[in-house]
Amino acid sequence: MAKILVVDDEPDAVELVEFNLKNAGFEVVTAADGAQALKKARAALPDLIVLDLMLPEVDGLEVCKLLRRDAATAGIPILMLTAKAAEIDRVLGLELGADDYVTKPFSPRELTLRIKGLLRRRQTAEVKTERMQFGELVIDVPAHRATVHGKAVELTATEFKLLTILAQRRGRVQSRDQLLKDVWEYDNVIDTRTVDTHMRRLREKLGKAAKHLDTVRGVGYRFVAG
Amino acid sequence: MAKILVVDDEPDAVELVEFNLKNAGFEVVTAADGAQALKKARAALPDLIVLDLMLPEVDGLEVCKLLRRDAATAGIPILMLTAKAAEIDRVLGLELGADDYVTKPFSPRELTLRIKGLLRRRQTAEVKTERMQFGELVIDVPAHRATVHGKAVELTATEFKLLTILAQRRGRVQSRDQLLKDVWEYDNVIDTRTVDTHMRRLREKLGKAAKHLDTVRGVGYRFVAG
DNA sequence: CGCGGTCGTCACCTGTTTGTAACCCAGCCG
DNA sequence: CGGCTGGGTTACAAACAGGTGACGACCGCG
Repeated sequence: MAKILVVDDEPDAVELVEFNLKNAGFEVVTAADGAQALKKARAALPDLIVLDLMLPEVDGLEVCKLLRRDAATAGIPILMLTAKAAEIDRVLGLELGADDYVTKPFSPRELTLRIKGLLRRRQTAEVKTERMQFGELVIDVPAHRATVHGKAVELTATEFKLLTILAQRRGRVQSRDQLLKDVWEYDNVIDTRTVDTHMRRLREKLGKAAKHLDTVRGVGYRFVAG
Repeated sequence: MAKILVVDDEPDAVELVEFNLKNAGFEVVTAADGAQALKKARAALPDLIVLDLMLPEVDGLEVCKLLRRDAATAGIPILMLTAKAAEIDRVLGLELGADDYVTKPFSPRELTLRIKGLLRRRQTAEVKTERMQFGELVIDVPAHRATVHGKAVELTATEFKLLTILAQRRGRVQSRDQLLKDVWEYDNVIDTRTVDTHMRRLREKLGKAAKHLDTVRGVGYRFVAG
């Protein structure tokens, strides 16, 4: 199930949200201030972040901006919590890259629904693609074939799976652990350079199209569409 | 190109969808309410219907049901538009026969992708499979006969079935498990080299025409038309 | 019962794939 | 500037997957 980072400075609020989300089957990570939020977001790479607008020291808007600026977290959807009903804050939040917002006080049910909606939007957007095209690079999943400029690229089964998963989650960084879990179906992983080696082989075979494969230092890899 | 019927009571929404679909190369017919939708669906026999869930008088679900009941329109794929994410469950749960859904607000790109996906699925599903020709190779299913350059190739029942299924799903890789299920009608399979052996025999008998049979290492086999 | 044909399974072999280790370089820190 | 961390690069042995040849079981038939 999805992992969600909840950021709020009031312990009561955190507890309420956490309780409800866990009840709804989500895995929950929490943070009490901006600095912690950034750190945990980077470390845990959650599927979604619930972010209170009013935070001590670094406020929610700032956190939002920073999350968006960091390559590792730029793609994670953010749901803003705000106590003020003022339109301005909402607009600002959305402009800064928040994907949705809920005003306090909120019903737990509504929050859960919003979160599910955000996750579903993302999921259906990524999973339903059988054939993906990014400029010169085409990935045809059912045919199990990748082409660059119309010319077939001979990929091994593992390379193809790695490329497909990265492309399906384009824009979001995938940690090595995540990739080992999803591509290799390893459960408990220690440390390995396996992913790196395969990325290299993939890049080699893709040639110029390897520009879609970004390394995010200290975190993992990311597929960029542009 | 495909003809699409767009049903929505809001002129703005219709216009937006119409514009984008025409841009994508589709022919577009529109209807503003349920009664009109039924009439136009019967008259124009579109390849796909985009149907808003919220319609005045007869609502989308009702239209959906009626379209399914009428033999003339029963087979047309329907893509539901819904404003509320919460209603998705209702649409799918009631099994009214909608084939896919998109929640408002949607990105035009997403809608177009979904439509293309539905049309492709349908197309591959209803490919005429009675007689197939790929260059020198002809597969005549009712006659249970395959010829290369007009000369009959003596295939056994299993070989013929294997060839037919691969050819019907040309372009898509079929795993060994899949083939065992569909050709051999095995339910639970452990490990077997049966498929490999039969592929070998098939290739032997087909001679030069065996070039259509691709091995995808680590995955399965694929029939290529070209 | 013997025969020819079909079919599933094995064992063997070969080229490919893959995980890992070792080494090296680049960016980041003080 | 110099050490350190993390990833790129190279190399290699082991594992693997699929092609191939062979064999025995089975079945229908004369």
